[in-house]
Amino acid sequence: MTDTHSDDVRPVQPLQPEQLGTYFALMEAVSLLQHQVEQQLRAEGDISYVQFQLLARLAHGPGPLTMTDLADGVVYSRSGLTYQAGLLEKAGLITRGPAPDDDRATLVTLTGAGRALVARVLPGHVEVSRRLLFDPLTDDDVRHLGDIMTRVRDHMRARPPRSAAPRKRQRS
Amino acid sequence: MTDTHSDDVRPVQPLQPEQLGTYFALMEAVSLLQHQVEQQLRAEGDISYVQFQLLARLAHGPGPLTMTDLADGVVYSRSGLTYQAGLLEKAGLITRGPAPDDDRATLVTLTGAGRALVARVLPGHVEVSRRLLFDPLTDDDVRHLGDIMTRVRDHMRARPPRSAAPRKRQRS
DNA sequence: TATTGTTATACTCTATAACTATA
DNA sequence: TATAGTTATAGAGTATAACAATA
Repeated sequence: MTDTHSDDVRPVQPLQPEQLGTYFALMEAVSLLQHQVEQQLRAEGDISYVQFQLLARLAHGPGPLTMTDLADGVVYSRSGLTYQAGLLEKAGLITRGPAPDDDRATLVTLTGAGRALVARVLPGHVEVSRRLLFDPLTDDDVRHLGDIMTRVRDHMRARPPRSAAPRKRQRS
Repeated sequence: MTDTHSDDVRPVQPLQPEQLGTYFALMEAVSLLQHQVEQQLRAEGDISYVQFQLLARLAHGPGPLTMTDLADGVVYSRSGLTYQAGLLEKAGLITRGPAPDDDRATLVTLTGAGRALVARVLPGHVEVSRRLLFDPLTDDDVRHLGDIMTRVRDHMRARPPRSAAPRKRQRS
């Protein structure tokens, strides 16, 4: 009954207790952090964390994004993004327009108000994360944590093909 | 001894770019992980992650918990917990009964079915976290991550008085 | 045929406030 | 008065499927 997986170099090791503890600590800490962050964003900008992510992604990048590119990793269904984009557009934070090179696509552009909102909310956002996340950490901790989570994120993003893509039955 | 740094003696430092990158990498990685984990729990046990947390907390501990203790850090409003407990009880996974030492409290007990469900779902859960979170990490990474997140979690849990306690601010 | 995006709809979940009962 | 829990209800958010238009 030894289920030795051959697709992995490691020995069987179903996950050491230490790993399970690490996993739960990670999930709980981030859950608490998320909750506080949501409070701050709602209080100071009247937006959700998802909406902040979408705006921040637009503010950080060089220009407009298509709906699909914008959704990537933030919203996990097409309709979910359309819903959020509708709210943001109604609030005057983004605009949606046609894409020159692909008539199917919609280009999402950050408005001045949208950019201003990000700028207005970011300091408090940063302050919350500093107080709750970084305060108990040394500089070395932060470096290591950044390195670890970047690797994990890239690892996860590499696995599924596309976030908003529906599961399609296609024989390769 | 939770704070390695002195209280607020730091210079202003609005948060270095490296910290901001670390923060976003953390949030995005955990968001992706959460989504995959929810899929697994829904598929194999037809429960949400919140419900899994409540069951796991009961399964891990030595006995029944009061509603408030059960909610701590998982659900952030009393009614939210009552709602989830109602679902779990209706599904036969927990029972609710009176508490001997405090007639206001409700003791939540895991049923056999509840314990069995946790046992049935845990392997797949562990497998997902192993594949998505631990695969790209070395043993040293895991150790450091566990240490970091434990410290962060304890730091955050120390701040608010009680999770399910409503914010009572007496305004005249 | 596949992909991009929207709409309609049903559903889950959360939070606020009012309420009861006990400490 | 404060705390533990429930209820009612409203609102936000998500996912599925059907749809139209374009590649």
